[in-house]
Amino acid sequence: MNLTTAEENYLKAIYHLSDGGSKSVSTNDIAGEMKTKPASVSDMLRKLSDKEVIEYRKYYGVHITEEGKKRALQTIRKHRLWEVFLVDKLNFAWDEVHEVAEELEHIQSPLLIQRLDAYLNYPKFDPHGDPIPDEYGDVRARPRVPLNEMDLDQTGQIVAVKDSSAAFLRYLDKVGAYIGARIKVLDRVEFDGSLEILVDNKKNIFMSKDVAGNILVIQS
Amino acid sequence: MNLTTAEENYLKAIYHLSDGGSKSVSTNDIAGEMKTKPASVSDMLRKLSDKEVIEYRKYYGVHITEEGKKRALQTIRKHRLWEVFLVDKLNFAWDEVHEVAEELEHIQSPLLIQRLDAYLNYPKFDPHGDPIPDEYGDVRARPRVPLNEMDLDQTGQIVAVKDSSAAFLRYLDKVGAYIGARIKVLDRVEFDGSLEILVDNKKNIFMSKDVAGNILVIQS
DNA sequence: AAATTAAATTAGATTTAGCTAAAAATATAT
DNA sequence: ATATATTTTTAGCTAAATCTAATTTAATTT
Repeated sequence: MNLTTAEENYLKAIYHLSDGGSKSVSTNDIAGEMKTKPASVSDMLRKLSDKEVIEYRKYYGVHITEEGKKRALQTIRKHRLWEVFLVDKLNFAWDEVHEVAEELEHIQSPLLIQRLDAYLNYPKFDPHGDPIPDEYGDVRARPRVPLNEMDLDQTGQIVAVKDSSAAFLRYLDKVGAYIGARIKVLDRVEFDGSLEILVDNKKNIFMSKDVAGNILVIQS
Repeated sequence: MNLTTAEENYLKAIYHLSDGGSKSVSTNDIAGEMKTKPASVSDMLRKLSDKEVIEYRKYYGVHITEEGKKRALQTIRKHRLWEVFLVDKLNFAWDEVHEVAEELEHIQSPLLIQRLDAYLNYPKFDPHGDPIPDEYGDVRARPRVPLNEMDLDQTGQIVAVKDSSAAFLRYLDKVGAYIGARIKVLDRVEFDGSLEILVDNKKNIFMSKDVAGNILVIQS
């Protein structure tokens, strides 16, 4: 059974909102994510349910099925491979690629994706640091390293913190080192191990080795 | 005014059927080309006429407007650039690319096409030897050279013959050197200037310098 | 437990792109 | 010039994907 472009987009949204299929997702949340109205979502859920990519109990939200997960991961794979292409080959900035990849991901040609993958040298992560599922939908989660263990000039993305006390989070927020921020290690002071970090390609911040040790990063 | 994917495809068909806008085109011919029914074509012609990309007098066929020509050429440009990408970068065979390019040509991103063009080194012809219009829709027709003037290992496509006598055409037909055939110069005998030619990547043929001089080729 | 609020669904329209069948206009042939 | 054939258009229907407005179901509050 084939999915239309709209169905593919809904399925991807459901996959993301459900954290890869673990949670159940509400109609309203999907409407928010898809920038559409709940009424439209209800219609679409019936269709997706007919095609057996979700399990749908009216008024009780949806669960993605194994088949649905596989389909969603294929779409995500295509999206992320195209993002790598746009950044690595066509010199797009990493924050310019999403919209175009959103269109490219719906091109139907398994051969194209296979060849593109090879051409890009089988990348495992997209320009945002998100993992690229393989042909079979397997995803290898990227190892997380404490920020203070990164090499000089290494780039990465903040994905989590070890110490989640309010004080620490408040500090991070203040300096702009939010979860999801793109960072680069600009300098390391040998004396105390403190770091100079570039955040989102625009803001330089300094932090102690201690602080950096509590920030988890995926490298890219 | 933006065109939908379907409208873009109809406009391209009209452009081709009208020989680049010089002839008027009938509803039936469009239906044939688009593999759809004349009734559907009538509907679409009304839409294209509303958007002022064609001039439409009921029962008397259509003419493409200047604006329509520009739009069609942009779509053709995108199609052919993607074909070059697929062949040059992803190692598709030149006869495998059409369907995929048919989808890729509808991706909406001027920046993407600009970057792709640069990445491919501003190609002037697609893998079938057809010219790629520039950003402004200008097309430079490819120069035709007699086959005997081609260099060793050069590839190209047969586009015309100088001598169109029945005997000559019968000979060409017999050896498989039809108009449109892809050829490659494999060897040249210094003694008499005769050539060994690979046709459509599968058949080796030999021909005298005289014969080759009567075959016009575009190089690729 | 009843009333209120929030969330989700249904009913009924709209738009796009297709279809079939019938009607109308144009072209051709006797 | 009338009849026939061909081409084209219109009318009316379907399916996908949206919308608004109304209704129904579930959750929350008092």
